[in-house]
Amino acid sequence: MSPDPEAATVRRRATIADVARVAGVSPSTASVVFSGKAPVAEATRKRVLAVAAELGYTGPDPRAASLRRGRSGIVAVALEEHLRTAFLDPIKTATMDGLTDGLAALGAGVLLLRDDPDAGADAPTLATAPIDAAVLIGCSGRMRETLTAVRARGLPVVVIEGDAGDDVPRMELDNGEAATQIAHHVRGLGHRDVAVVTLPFDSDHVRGDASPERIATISTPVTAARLKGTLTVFPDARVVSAGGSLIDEGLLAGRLLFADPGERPTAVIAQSDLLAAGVIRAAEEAGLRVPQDVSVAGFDGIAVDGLGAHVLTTAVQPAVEKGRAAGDAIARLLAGDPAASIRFTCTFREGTTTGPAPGSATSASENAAPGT
Amino acid sequence: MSPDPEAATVRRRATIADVARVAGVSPSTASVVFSGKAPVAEATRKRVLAVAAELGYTGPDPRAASLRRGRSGIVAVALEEHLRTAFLDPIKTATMDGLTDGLAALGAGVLLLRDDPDAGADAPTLATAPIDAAVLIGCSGRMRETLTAVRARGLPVVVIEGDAGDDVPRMELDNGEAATQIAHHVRGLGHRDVAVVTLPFDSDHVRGDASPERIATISTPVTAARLKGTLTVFPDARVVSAGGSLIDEGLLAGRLLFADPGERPTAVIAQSDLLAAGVIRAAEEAGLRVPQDVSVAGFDGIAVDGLGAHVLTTAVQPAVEKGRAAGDAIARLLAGDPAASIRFTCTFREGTTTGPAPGSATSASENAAPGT
DNA sequence: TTGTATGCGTTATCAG
DNA sequence: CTGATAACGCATACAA
Repeated sequence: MSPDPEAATVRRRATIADVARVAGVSPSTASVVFSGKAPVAEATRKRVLAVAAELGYTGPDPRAASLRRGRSGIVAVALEEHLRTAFLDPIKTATMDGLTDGLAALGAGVLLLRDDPDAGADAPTLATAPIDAAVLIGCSGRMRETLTAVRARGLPVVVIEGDAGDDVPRMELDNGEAATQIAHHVRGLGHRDVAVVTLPFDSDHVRGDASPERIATISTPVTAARLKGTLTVFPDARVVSAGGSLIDEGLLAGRLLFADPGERPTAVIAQSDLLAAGVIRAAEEAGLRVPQDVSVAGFDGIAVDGLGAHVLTTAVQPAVEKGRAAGDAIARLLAGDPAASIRFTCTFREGTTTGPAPGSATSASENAAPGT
Repeated sequence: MSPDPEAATVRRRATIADVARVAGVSPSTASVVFSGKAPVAEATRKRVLAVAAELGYTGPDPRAASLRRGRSGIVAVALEEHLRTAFLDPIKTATMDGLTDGLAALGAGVLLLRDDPDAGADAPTLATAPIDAAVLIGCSGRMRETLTAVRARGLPVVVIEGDAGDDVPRMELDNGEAATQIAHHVRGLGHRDVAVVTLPFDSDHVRGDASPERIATISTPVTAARLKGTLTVFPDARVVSAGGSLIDEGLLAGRLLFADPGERPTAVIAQSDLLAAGVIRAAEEAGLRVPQDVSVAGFDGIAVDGLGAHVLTTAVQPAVEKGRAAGDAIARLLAGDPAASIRFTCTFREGTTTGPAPGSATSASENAAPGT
C-alpha cells in the first residue's frame, strides 16, 4: 500500500518533506531553513537549500502554511461599488494606497472584494475567502449583512468613512468641522449669496436642487456631515446635489447655478475638489472669472488633473493616512489588542479660487473659523 | 490523553467535525451539506444546519478547504506602479474591472500586489501568497524576475500589455494599426503639419521634444507601437513625449506645441485621450478653436471627465474586454488547457475634435485606413 | 444517501 | 542546533 517514497518524488511536486528526506534532515529542520524562525547550522542550511534547488522546491506551499499558522496573510477590502467607479475617485485610490502600504508593513496583501449580492454563486465573498480581516470602505446599507457574516467568523473589521455601528473601529474625517471652516472663510470674504454642490445623497444619485425635505433624508454620512457643517454658516444656501464626485457632475451643477444671471451665487462651496473643478469650468463657460466674479471652494485637497493654474481653496484631507491607519488598526486587532476609532482632521488651504465677494470691501484676512 | 470531545467544543472554534458529531452524522455528510456537491436528505440537511447555527459554525474554514482542494480561489494582479499611480489611468481601471469580472465568474478573487522590490521582508509577494495564478499588468523590465518566481511555482500567468516573453499568453491591442488608422484619417483631412504627443518612453518619464535617437530607445511597448504606426503616415512629424497619461501632461505638451504661432501644427495626434484632452485645453488657452484651427486626436476611447461638449476623435480600445479575456485565459490555464495570446482590435471613432486642415479643400470622407 | 479512512503540506512544541 | 510527533480543518474515493 505504501508507495516507494523515492519514486513518489518523481510524480508529485516536491514537498518540504521530500527535501528534508533527500537532504537527510528532519522536516522541522527543513522548515526552519525556509522560515528562519530558528538558528540552523550553516552547513545544514546550505545542504537543504541545495537539495531544494535540485528538486525544484520553491518554498513552502502558502496554503498549507496558512492552515497550520491559522493566518493567510490576506486582508479583504470591500467596496460597495463597481471597481471602475471606486477607482474613479482619487480619494478612494489614495486611501487604498495608504491601506495597502499599512497592510504590507504588516505582511498582508489586499484582496479586492465587491459587495455584490448577485455575484456568481461561487464568487469569493467576505464570508468564504481565506482572509484574516476585512476593511469596509464607505459602508452603508446593504453592506451591513455582509458585515455580520464577517463578524460571525470572528474576523477583525475596520470601516473607513462609514458606519458599521457600535463596536467596529471607524476611520473618518472631521467632515462637519472642516466644512464649517470653509464656510467661515467664504463668509469672511463677504459672500452672502452662496450655493452648495453636494456629493450624492444616497445610492440613487439624483441630481439637482434639493429641498429641505430631501436634505433630511440623506443617507450618505459624508454628504450629510459636510452639508450640515456648511449650513451652520449659510442656513439659506441653495443646495444642489451632484450625481457623483466627478468633474462633469460639477460642470452640470455649475451650469444650473450660473444659468440665471440674476440669481447667481457669488460663491459656490462644493463637497469635493472634482466637483469644484467642474463648477469652475462652468463658471468660465458662463464668462465668469474665478475668483473675481465667483469664488469656488472644494473639499479633499487632491491634485485635480486638468485644473490648470488654479489652486483650489479646499479642506485637505489626509486620505493616505486614513488608509494607513486602517491598516494599523487591523494590525492591532490581529494582535488581539483593541483598536480605537480615529477622527482625522482636515487642513484648510486657501487657494486662488476664492476671493472677496464682488462689491464687498472685506479683506481676506478674516478667513479662519473661530478657534483656529 | 484524549480530551473529552464534548468539552473541546467549548474552547475551540467549532469545526465541521464538531457539527457532524453533535448532529449525529459523519463529517463527510456535514461537508456535503455545506458544499452542496452531493444530494443530502432534507431532514439531515436541516439538522446539520441547525446544529451549525447552534454551535456558531459559519462554514468551512477557507484555509483548510484550500489546502485540501489545492486551490485558494485567489488570483494575483501585479502592478508595477504604486496603486495611486496605476489607478489614475482610466484604461487600467477599466481593465481591472473586466479582469475582476472575468475572475469572479471563475469564482476567484483578486489579490492586489505591487511588485515592490524593497517592500517589507514579509510583505506578500507573487512567490509567497496563496494564489492560484497571476496576471501581470504592464510587465516590463524588473518584473521579469518575479515572473520567473511565479513560473517556478508552476502557476499560470497572463500578461496584459506587456512582454513576458515566449510562452506567456499576452493580451494586447493592435496599437500600431490603430495609430496608423488615426493618422490616415488626419491625413485625409488635409493635414500635413502634424505633431505627436506620446506616452512616456520609459520609466524615466522624460518630457519634451524627442530626437530620432531617443525614439529608437523607447522601452515601453505601447508607446513604441503607437508611435511607429503614426510615423508610418507622418514620418516627419514632430514628436513630443509626455511624462504620463494625464490631462495636465497633455496641457504641458500642448503649450510647447502651440508656443510659437509660426510653427504650429494643424493637427496633434496624442497617444491617449487624457493627453488629447490636455492638448485641447492648451489649444483653447492659446486662443485656438478645435477643430477649426487645430485638430486633435486621442487614443483609448475612454470617457474623459471634464472634456465638456467635445467628442474626441480616437481609437476606442476594448479595455474591459482585455481584462475579461485575461480572466478567461487564466480560467483556461487553470483547467489545464492552453491559452493563446489575443490581439484586440481598436475601433476608430471620428469625433468632433478633428476637421479639415485650415486652408484645405479636402473633405472628411477619406477617413479610413486602407483595407478598413 | 451516508459513513470510513486518508492525506493535503506545513509548522509548533518539546525533548534531546 | 536538530529531530520526533502531533495537529491544522477539511474533502474526497470508496465502501456500505
